Amino acid sequence: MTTPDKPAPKRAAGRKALAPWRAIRADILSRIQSGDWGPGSHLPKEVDLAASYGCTRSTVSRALRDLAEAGFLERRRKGGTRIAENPVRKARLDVPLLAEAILRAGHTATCRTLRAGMRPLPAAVARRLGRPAGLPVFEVLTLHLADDRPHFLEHRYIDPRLAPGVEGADLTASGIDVWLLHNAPFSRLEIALSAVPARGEVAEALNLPPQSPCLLMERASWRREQPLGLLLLYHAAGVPVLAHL
Amino acid sequence: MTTPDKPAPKRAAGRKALAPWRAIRADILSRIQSGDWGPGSHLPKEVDLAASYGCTRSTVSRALRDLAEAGFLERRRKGGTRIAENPVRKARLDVPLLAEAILRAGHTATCRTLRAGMRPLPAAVARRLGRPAGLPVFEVLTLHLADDRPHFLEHRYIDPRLAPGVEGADLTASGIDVWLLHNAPFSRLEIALSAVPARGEVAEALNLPPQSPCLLMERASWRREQPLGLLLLYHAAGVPVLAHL
DNA sequence: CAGTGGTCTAGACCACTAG
DNA sequence: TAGTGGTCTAGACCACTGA
Repeated sequence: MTTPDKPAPKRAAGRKALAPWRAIRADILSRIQSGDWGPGSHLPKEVDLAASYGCTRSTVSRALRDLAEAGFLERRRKGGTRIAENPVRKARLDVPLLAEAILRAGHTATCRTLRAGMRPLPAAVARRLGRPAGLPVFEVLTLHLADDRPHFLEHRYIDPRLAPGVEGADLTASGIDVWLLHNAPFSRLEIALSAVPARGEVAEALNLPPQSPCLLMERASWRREQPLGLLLLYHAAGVPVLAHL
Repeated sequence: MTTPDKPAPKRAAGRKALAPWRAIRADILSRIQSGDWGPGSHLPKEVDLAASYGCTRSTVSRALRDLAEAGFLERRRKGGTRIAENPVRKARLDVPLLAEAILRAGHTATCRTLRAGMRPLPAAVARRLGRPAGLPVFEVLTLHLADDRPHFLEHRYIDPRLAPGVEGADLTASGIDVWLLHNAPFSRLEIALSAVPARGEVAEALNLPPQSPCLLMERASWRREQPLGLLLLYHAAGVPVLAHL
């Protein structure tokens, strides 16, 4: 882009020859952040931007789409492109396998199944999943250890009809999450984070004084439009969950 | 796609006429989730997929790129495309303006500035930001209320050199976050979530019993590659942060 | 070094929606 | 209803990387 007719040395010399659409994205982003374009203001339409950058509309479109997905821009068919008023910025939250999260932190990951078996779905969980209470579900309580010290506690309720065979899953080699990944992958995931006091078996398993703060991550998952199960994941206080923009 | 030579009625009749690349994405995803393609296995190369779907490589590419960004696939130039072994699924975490988060929940949003002024950067914050302790920074402590009840406590440290004019910002009309959005937008954001006990002024401001669990969201932001500031956001226990896949 | 994905072009049709 | 973005095609060159 920006080159007239010669073969173009693919980008003078400078850095690492950013791909054109990335360069355009960076340019527009810098204009937004420098204040050239304030929140709510309109950008030129794609065709005009393409002309000014000396490339095709597709290339500009790629850059704008990316910025829109990141939450910086809002686009509408006839309304054009504008700087987002309320930047509901979209941060990315990594959701790794449980053992992997520990390994990444540089620890040895092991886990111990504390309890596993069928039981009627508790009312509180039923409400969260939109399932009738009392439904027979498979429950697993697993303690994950980092370097042999309690790291987090995994408490799952799984609908066996959507995960045929869970009851016989081998939980000695790896966590139930690995089994689920291979045998009953979810298609939708909803995550809620909150802080709760450690109580009863949670406090005991994590070796925390009762009432001490615990980070609770609730993950409700769906499979084929149906509620597959609920995961309650308790982190000892202070273990952070990371996201980035 | 999948149409031979006739003009094509743009997609039989069924639903809402999904765009071709979306249809392809859905098809591949369903094949992954039905177990046709297990974790680690290879997908056909783009050209072959394009042929089998009866469309161009670009269209297939669009679908595969999207799945790769979502964490379902891993792609390499000569290595081809394969089902992700460890699906570090990427969930989206909404990061709205503070007042907006309250409004969305259907409450009236107001805020009260408890403290604002210059002070030396505390050591703990300095470490988190990679800045020398003692650096003069602007500190703001704001209580956000939902229907006049304490909802969350916002504690900010801002480097005034990267946000010229903060010291004189009008904090009566709207929160400091709105001011920052217009005057010193960040370019990078790192979020960490943890559970902490409510202590001192945090407990007092949120009207919580001391030591009760609090959800702490730390947001470190950068501007032009430099640390702009740190936000410590305390939610009363139980207020959830939502993400989705 | 050869194969695969990454990206760009030039052009086209279409869907949504603001005015 | 007209203007804008959303998407597709057909083809091309190039960058990265596995064998």
